[in-house]
Amino acid sequence: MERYGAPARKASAKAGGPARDGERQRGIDRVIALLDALLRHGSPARPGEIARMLGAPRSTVYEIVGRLVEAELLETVGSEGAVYFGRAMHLYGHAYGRHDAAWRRIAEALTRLAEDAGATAQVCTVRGNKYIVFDSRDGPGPFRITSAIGAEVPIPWTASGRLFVGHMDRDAIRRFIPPEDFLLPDGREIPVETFLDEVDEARRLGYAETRGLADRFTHCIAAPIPDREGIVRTTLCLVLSIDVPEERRRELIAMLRERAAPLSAPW
Amino acid sequence: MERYGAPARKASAKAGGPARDGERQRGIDRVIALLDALLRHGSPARPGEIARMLGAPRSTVYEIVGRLVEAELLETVGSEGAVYFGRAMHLYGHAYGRHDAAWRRIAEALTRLAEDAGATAQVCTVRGNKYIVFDSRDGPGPFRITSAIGAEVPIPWTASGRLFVGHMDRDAIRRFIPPEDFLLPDGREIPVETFLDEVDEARRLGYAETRGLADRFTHCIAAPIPDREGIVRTTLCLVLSIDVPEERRRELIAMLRERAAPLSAPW
DNA sequence: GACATATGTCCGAAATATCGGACATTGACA
DNA sequence: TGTCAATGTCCGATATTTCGGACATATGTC
Repeated sequence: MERYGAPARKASAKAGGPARDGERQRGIDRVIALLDALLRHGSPARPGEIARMLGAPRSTVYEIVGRLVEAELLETVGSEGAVYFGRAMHLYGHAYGRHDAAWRRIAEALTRLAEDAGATAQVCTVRGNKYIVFDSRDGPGPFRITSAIGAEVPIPWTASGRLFVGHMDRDAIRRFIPPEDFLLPDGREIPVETFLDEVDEARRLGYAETRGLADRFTHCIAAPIPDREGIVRTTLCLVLSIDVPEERRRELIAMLRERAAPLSAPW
Repeated sequence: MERYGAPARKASAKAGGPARDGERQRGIDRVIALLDALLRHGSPARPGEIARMLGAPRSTVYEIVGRLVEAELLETVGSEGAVYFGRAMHLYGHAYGRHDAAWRRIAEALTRLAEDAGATAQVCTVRGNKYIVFDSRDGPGPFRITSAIGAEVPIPWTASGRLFVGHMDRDAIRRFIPPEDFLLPDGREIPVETFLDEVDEARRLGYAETRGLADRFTHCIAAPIPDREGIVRTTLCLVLSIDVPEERRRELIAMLRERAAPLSAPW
């Protein structure tokens, strides 16, 4: 039995795709796109700016923003008319956290992992064709490597990314990841074939590692949390300083895999 | 200059009021009402149930729910078609937490307060004419008095409630709080005049206290965090076991007021 | 001072989303 | 087995909402 009628809107086939402009769009879709754009933007924006981001008419954006502010899904920030997420989002976010059973188990494991490993631990996930940090617990010590929760990062820049595409064949992966995402922030380029080999290796080993990739000072390790169908959409990660000795790293990899394994069990 | 055109929708004058049914409503308004209803409900609900809660046509609700699930603002829970808040809400909630400067200071103070007081500390706020816990840090020890974040509670049941209405005169308060809210969960009734006197006292003292009110075993103390206009919409609270000795309570009241005071400073 | 580029507001027209109602299923209960 | 109340889906009509464009102001640059 198929669930719900969401009648396959013509705009963007996959979630997150930019709305085609020039066409009249429904209010709900505008709201969804607006929230998404604000998250990508990562900081408050004014209605005019939002309109540009969405490719939407300003008049419409003003109308919708006003309504969302009234409902506290957004709130105005500063005196310049900029808006960002509002109080209601805090409550809805908490409600999600309390009731998603799978997520609750993962969140608990995350806290324990950060403590026991003495390092920053993160839960990562895919959104569209990008990687995002879904939640994070800072480790102790001076290495406070905090990537912003929700910020999108190209898949090839990350250890988790090597796990996310493990269920696709090489061609599918090539089609899935935009070519520009193989360009690292410092200008280096990851050869696509190298990346594909690393994906294979990660699948074989059951975990992934990257050294000094997205930035030069971190060593990341990631373990998969496959869903019911065996597809990896979520990972548990540790962000280590690059000078953590080999032996300690091996211990941590073992710990990470141990903690990740039971999280995928029944559901 | 007035901000934004939100043209004073005829439906509910104040936030949270139940939408008048029988009239065609805009999708955005349905979404807002739906999220609000889900939060009140406090657990997953099926589309039919939601339609009943909203007084909305089932066909509309199915359509909207489908779209929201697709956007991950909602997610299906279990195999019966029930839905609740989804992953995106977690991200939006986090984004709110990072960027609302006032809230960030309060959240930090909250964490420290819970640690230093060795008790459950909460930030409370008003939503419509009800009290809600906005965030909470559990104290150590066995007394894990966790009221659900976001759940609405009648104002007279709470210490914070006595601060929230401090800016209104007695008549306004009588009009603001629905009569049934003076009935406690165990059947006792708070005389309205008694409550009004306690509001006066709380305003005079600069804090509020309740003993064994909403439940028989807790002593709550609340300190105001007034906004720019001096209106108290937010409070910092401690939830104590009712047998905490008098002297310790006085210390904690002093601590609570000390921590709350600087949070209202500039904005 | 003139120019370019913002913001916030308002309006009428036209495309369309919401709605009511109908349908086939399913499950509970007696 | 028959009754009753659900669920999930589909459809056409019409009351609405989105949209484009225009306006008055504000800000910054040359």
